[in-house]
Amino acid sequence: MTTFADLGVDQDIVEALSQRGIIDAFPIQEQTIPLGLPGQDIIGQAKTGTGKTFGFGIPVVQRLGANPEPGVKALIVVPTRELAVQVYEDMDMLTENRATSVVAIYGGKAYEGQIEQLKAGAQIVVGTPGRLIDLAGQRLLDLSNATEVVLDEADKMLDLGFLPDIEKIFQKVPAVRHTQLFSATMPGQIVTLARRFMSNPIHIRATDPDEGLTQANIKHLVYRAHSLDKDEVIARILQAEGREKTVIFTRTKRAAQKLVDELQDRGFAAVAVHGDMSQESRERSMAAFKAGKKDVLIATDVAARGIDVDDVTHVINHTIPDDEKTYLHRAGRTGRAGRTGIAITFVDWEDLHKWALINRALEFGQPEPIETYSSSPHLYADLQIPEGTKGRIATAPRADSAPKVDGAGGDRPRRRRSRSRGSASRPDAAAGAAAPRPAEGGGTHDGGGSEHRDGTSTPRRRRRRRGPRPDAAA
DNA sequence: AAAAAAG
Repeated sequence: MTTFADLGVDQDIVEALSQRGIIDAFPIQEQTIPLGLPGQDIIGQAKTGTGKTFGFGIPVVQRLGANPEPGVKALIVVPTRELAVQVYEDMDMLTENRATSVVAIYGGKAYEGQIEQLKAGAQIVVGTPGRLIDLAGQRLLDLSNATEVVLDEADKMLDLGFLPDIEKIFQKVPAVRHTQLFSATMPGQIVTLARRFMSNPIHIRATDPDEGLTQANIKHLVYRAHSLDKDEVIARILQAEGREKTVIFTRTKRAAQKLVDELQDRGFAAVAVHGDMSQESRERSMAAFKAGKKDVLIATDVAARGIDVDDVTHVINHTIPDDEKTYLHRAGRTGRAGRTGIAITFVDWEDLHKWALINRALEFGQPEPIETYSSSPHLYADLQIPEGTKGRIATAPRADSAPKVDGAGGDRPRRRRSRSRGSASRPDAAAGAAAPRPAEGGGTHDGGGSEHRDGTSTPRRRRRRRGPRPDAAA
């Protein structure tokens, strides 16, 4: 096991990390840090939740020196505001024992604080394209000395929607610079395009080529949603034992809002994040979810990438994502840092072709792992039992550590104060739903242990969880 | 087509 100290990381950074129990480097970090430190341009690719942020962040901090002059020397560009906040926090942590300061520059927020921090001499900027260009245009942000440049979620940043902004930004930074691009997904044509902004980049893939594209510790379940009351089924899944936090993705902002209202009415501690909300509300939702004050987050694809929340045990695709990349990123909100997780996808009738495409791209194996459900509540209750393979399980080809969520139960009432908003609210609906409880549970949390050699997952075989948290860097 | 990203 390689430690950060072994990789040549400065002592003060090692201390900031170790204070949080972070000692050993993940594979992507092990591979990119020794290259990034001397200034090698890198395209870094590693699966979701395997530590890419430190992979580029540590070299950025260290290369600025322990006592950098005031003024922007490093720029990290990300696709969403929430990710800007998160990466800002990571960078802030890495620099806590040195004079370097970090600022987050993104929209939906007052200019003043951001401008102040820039004027105070912040050296590292983490931001989203719009506000960065805005401030740069006003000469309030000087990028002419930003010799460290990172595109996080790089394939997204180089995608059509963002590319013009990214080109503008690259025009503002020095031609001679250190450039790092990171993402879990890096289509070949994006890699080709990326080379335009880099010099002799090395493409690092911290992935075993025949390991499959999906994370081995995420289990994938797919259900045909045709004639299914999705809200009802989701409500039941949310009562599964062993569930900690859940992220539910919808295709549209409106659908997200509708679902969060519905789930709140049913008594769940749910919050939403989508682009129709004020930035303040978005951040409030994220903070409550991260802190565990709320355990259900309903989101559009704004939260599909990068967002790192501990203890997300379930991801639910209320509507199927558009493509396999989005599928991978959404599912990757669970199963982070070696933990296990479950990704459940509902496929609407009109989206069957999308599923077929995703299924093929991700090499899930079973061609059409979809089964129709009747409206029997009992079947709904079984839905969250992975080993039941009720709805066929699509597993990555070599995924041999099929995780399981324990407990089949569907009857655990929410112990939430149901805030009756509006007289029509049904505060007890969740508890009332009390599905017949198919089996014992015995669930503690933290999906750990019990590896499971497979392809289809054995029905039967109810195991209790326990066992050590899978070694993070495994 | 939707979502994101400036206001």
